[in-house]
Amino acid sequence: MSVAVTPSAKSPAPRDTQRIYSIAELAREFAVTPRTIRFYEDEGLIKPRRQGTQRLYSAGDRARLGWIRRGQRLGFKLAEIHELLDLYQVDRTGVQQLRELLRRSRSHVADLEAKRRDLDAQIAEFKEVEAQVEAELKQRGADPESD
Amino acid sequence: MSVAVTPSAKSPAPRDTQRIYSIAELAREFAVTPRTIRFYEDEGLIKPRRQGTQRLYSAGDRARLGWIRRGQRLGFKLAEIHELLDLYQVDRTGVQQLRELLRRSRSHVADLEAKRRDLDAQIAEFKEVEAQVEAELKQRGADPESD
DNA sequence: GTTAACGTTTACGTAAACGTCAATGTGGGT
DNA sequence: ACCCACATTGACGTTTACGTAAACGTTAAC
Repeated sequence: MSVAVTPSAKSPAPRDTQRIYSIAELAREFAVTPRTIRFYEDEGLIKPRRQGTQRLYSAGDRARLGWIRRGQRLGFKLAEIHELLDLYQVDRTGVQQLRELLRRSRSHVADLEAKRRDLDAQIAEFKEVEAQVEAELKQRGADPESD
Repeated sequence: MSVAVTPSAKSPAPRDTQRIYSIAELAREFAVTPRTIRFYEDEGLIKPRRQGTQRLYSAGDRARLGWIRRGQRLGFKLAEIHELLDLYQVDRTGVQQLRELLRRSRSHVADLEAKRRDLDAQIAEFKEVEAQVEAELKQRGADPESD
């Protein structure tokens, strides 16, 4: 099978595959500090190349960083994100390992779908609030769209 | 207008509206410890009645607790949840206040919808993993559904 | 040649959200 | 009268995810 080993939502322009990034550059792009990126490395989430003492980030590293950040936005702990990222790396040769991967993936998807139910419920509630407030403003002859 | 002041996703059986709950009872129901519930109170998120020194929780308190927990599952900080809960309580008499409420509500909904995009993207990725692993197992003549 | 902008490691500090005692009170059953 | 389950208020400890400062090296600009 041999699938992409590095996660990527939408391949980030195939010709930038060779680019390398400095820590400050990635920090800016993902709105974090260099400290944060080094911290992720301490936790084993990314392993950039080194040129002497300096870190050099590949397109793959960049993708992992994006993935980590998205995981965080979804409320996962770094340890959980670590495990999830590992799912892309695990040995897929044995049938038992494939089954285990399938099991974990399904379990995670179930988590995510539960989260989506929570999310949709909150969205519905606040849309309801909006509708009521808009109606009330209209009824008072005020334009809901002006500040 | 005068809408329900207490949030509730699906009114929790209208005749249990009078029930009162002990801290341990709510702790069990929401899978937290009493300590956690007291902590929420310290943070001003719930204000149960007291019978002497003991806390008595109403159906409204229970609903708030559920709301808090859902907010946490969605990755919001308690301080944010506090603000959001306040949106149900704020004075809706003035037009300016209605506008402000509308603004905040829309902003929050935008947050939630961004989160849903992240969520859907991750779900899609893992479903893709599942599909690939299932295909690989089938091709090897193994049943993906057996353990 | 020094200032500036970037990089490094080491180490201590911090905010959030509780956990974990300890000491104490209270109400019900036997 | 005694035990047990449950309640209370402090107060200190813990985990996670970094922030912040110190002390230092490297490259480029002026």
